[in-house]
Amino acid sequence: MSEQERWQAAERLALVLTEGGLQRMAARTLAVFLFTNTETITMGEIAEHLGASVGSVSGAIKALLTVGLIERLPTPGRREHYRLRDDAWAILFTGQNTVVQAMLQAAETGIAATTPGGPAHRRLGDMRDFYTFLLGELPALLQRWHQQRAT
Amino acid sequence: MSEQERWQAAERLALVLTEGGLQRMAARTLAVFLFTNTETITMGEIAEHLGASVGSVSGAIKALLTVGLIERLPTPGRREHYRLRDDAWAILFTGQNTVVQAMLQAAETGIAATTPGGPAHRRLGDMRDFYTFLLGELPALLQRWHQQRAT
DNA sequence: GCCAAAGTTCAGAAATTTCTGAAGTCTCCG
DNA sequence: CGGAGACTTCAGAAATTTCTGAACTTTGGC
Repeated sequence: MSEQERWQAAERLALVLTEGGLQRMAARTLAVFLFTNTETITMGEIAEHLGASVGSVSGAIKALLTVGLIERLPTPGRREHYRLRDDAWAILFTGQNTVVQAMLQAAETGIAATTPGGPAHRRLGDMRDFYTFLLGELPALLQRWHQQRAT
Repeated sequence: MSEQERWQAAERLALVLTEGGLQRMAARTLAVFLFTNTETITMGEIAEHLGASVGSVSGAIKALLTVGLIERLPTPGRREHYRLRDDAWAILFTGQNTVVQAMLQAAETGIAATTPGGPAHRRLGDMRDFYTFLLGELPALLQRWHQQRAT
């Protein structure tokens, strides 16, 4: 349980997050939020920790704020403090919703641009059916999560 | 419903797929599979259609085969024929499973590398809980899809 | 108000990903 | 077998993404 091990684990997590679609710096920053043993953290601390420029960390923080994974705290002292939001993981997953919607939209555009009865039309119909189903299920799934969590 | 419109819609879909994590060429290739008005298609046709080299199409096909989105058909004539798999969308979604597993694994590694009672340990515990929940729900969700589809 | 610390932005450098073209391999037909 | 067409692979070019460093802006204390 050495320091070294801990930050190795953090970097490994960052890698997984990157594959999951986050930008590299945002992923590494998020990992710092997870693994740092204080309640809140400042930008300078993150930059020092990652050995990165404050510029890139600023960008990463902005991205994470936009997605809603972290929040800026009512600033106590001089510098801004940030922390991971409680429901960060649910939020990250919810982001999938917009991807699903985009897929559904794309399928419908395709259906409209395709002659009925042809193979393309049928395939796009299948696609629409699946994403319509998914779009219906995801909210219920998150609701089940919140329910379970409340206990 | 002109040809032009149709392929515009295809390229737009490719863009969405790219944002969803597919490589650019694989995404464009998949779009061709969706929008082409024949049951099967050959590599040369795809390359010509996309105005891309057969080399890149070969790579894209390989990737799509690996993920399981398309299949090589028992070759009728000389060239290989491919087609989109019936359950392509479910397969694409199932791929999320491995991402979820990787996240869960990363969380558990982090928990092991972190001192119990500290904020980091707690945060990683939350993360593990969420992804454990998700990993439990996804199979059931897909099962519901297959059930609904059977009707 | 003025200063200093903290944060933001952005142009260009660096790193990474992606694509092509050409050489190599495989397969099937004659 | 030999040849031709189809496919694969891979080194290097092209395009894109990502990061840095420095100039600029904002904020809060004095």
